[in-house]
Amino acid sequence: MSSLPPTATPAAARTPAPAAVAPAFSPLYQQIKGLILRSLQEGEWKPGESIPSEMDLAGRFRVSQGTVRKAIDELAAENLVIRRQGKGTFVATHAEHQVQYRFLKLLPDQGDAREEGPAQRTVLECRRARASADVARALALRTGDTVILARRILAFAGVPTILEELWLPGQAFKGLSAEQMASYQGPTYAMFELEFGVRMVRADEKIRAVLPDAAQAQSLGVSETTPLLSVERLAYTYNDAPMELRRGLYRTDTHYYFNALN
Amino acid sequence: MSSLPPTATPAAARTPAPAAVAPAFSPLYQQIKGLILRSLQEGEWKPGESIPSEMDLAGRFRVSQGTVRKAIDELAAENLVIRRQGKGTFVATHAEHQVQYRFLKLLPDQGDAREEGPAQRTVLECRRARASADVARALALRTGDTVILARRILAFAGVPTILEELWLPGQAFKGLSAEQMASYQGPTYAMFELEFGVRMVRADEKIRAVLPDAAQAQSLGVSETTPLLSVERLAYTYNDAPMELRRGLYRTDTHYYFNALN
DNA sequence: GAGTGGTCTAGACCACGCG
DNA sequence: GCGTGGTCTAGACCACTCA
Repeated sequence: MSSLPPTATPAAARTPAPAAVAPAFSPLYQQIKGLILRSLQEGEWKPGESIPSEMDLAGRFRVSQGTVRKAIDELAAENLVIRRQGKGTFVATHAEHQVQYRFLKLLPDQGDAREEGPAQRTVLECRRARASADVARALALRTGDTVILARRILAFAGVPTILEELWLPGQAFKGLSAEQMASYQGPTYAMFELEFGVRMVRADEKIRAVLPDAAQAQSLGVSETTPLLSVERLAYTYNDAPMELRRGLYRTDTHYYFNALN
Repeated sequence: MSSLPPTATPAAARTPAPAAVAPAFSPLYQQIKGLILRSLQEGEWKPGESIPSEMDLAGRFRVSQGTVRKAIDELAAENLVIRRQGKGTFVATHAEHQVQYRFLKLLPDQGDAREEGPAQRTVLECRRARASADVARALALRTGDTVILARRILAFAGVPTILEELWLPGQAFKGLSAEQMASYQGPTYAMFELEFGVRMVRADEKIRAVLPDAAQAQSLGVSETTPLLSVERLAYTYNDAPMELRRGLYRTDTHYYFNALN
C-alpha cells in the first residue's frame, strides 16, 4: 500500500469504524478476498478463464503480493479458484476433467468411477411448477413462486441407480428444457454455468435410509422392500444463496456413498 | 537448539540428493512439517498439551518463523493441532469440548446436537476374537490375528439409535474391557488417547441402506422392515495406519446423516 | 527467456490471553 | 507488560510452463 491516490478501497478500510459491540477486525487479506470474490460473482472472469496474476492484483489493490497470495490461498481452499504453477490462477468450473462430479459421492463396489464412466441420463420430465412450502423454504423463495422441477434417472453400466428430482428457482433457470437436460454432455452443473451463469460452490446433504414407493421402485427396477439411500442436497452459489434442491434415491447394492472425515 | 553443532537435519537436507527418476522436490516447510509430525507421533507432546512456540521451533530447526508457520498451518488444516491466538498451538484431542464427536455425523431432526447431549451407551460385549479375512484386510492384519470386538448401543433421549460393532487391533488395545468402554465419560476416541495412546486422525466411511436382521431390529427396537443406514468406518492414526473398523446401523427416522460438500 | 505461482527470509507491527 | 499467534511487507530465489 503506498504512494498514489487511493482509488481502491483497502487503504481506507484499513481502520474499520469500530462497530458498537463487535469490533469485527478484518485483516487486509480478507478484504482483498472479498473484492476478488465480488469480481468472481459479477463475472469479471468467467469459469475456466484465468484471473490476473498475483502481481497484477497486488498492483490493482495496492497491497503486497503476499497479501493477495493469502487471499487467493483461501479461495483455492474453498475450490472457487484453481492454482496452476507456471500458468496462472483459474476460475474453477464443474466442467474440469479432473474433479468432475465433485458433489456425487456414490462409488461403485467394483472398479473405480473412471472406468465406469459417466452416467446415462434419462430425463423423465422437466417443467415449471409452484414451490411447495418446504421447497420454498429451502430455496429462500415464497410458497407458490415459480420453480423448475426436473426428474431423471441415472444409470451406470445400463443399471438404473439414481432416481432424482431437481428443484430450481424459476427466475434464474427460465427456459430450462428437458432437451437441454438430456443433450448436454458432462456434469449438469457445468451446463448450469454455461447456459445460466449459475455456479454451484458448495452443498449440504442430508442422508437417510428409506423404502421406495411403488412408482419409485419401478423406476429403479427394484422391489418395494429394497432399502435405498435418500439424499437431500441443497446446493449454493456465491454468498450462500441456495440455488438447487435435489432429492435423490440411490441404490446401494452395487454402489456405496463415500465420505472422508477429517 | 541454536548455536550448537547442527544435529537437526534441514540445513543439510536443504539440497536433497537428486533421486534417479523422481526429483521429488520437497519444500523446506514440508520437511519441517514431517519433523513436527514425527514428534507428535512419538508423543514428545501429549494430546491437549501445547507444542513449542513458532519462534522456539524456528530456532530448533534453524529456519525462519514463516517456514515453521507454514508447516503448522498445514498440520492445523489437518486437525492435528489447534492454534489459539495469544495462547499457543496445542496437540488436538478428541476430548476437546468444542469439536467433540468429530466423526459422528448423525444429527437430530429436532433441535441440535448440543441440547440433545451425549449418547447413553450400553455395551453389549467386549471380547478378544480372531480377525476374519475382511476385518484383517481392513486393519492391515493377518487373518486369525487377535482383535478386540466390542458391540454397543447408543441412545439419544432414551431412544436406541445406533447399534455398532468396533474391531480393534489386539496388539494396541490389549486389555480393553467392557467396563472401560462403559464407564468413560466423553468420546470413546478420547478414551483411546488416554488409555492406549492411540490417536485417530482421520477416517473414511462407506454408507449404504440396509434392512436389519431380527437380532439387530430387536436391539434397536424397530421392525425388520425399517430401513437403516449402514455406516462402515475405517479410522486411521498417524501415517495412515488403520486402527479401528467400525460397523454401525443408524436409525434415520429421528436423525439424519449430515455431510457438507465443498 | 519471460511470466506465473511457490518458497524462504527478516523484520515490523497487531490482536489476543493472562498474570 | 509480556509472550503467543496473526498480519503485512519487500525482496530474493526456485520450479514450472510455454513460446
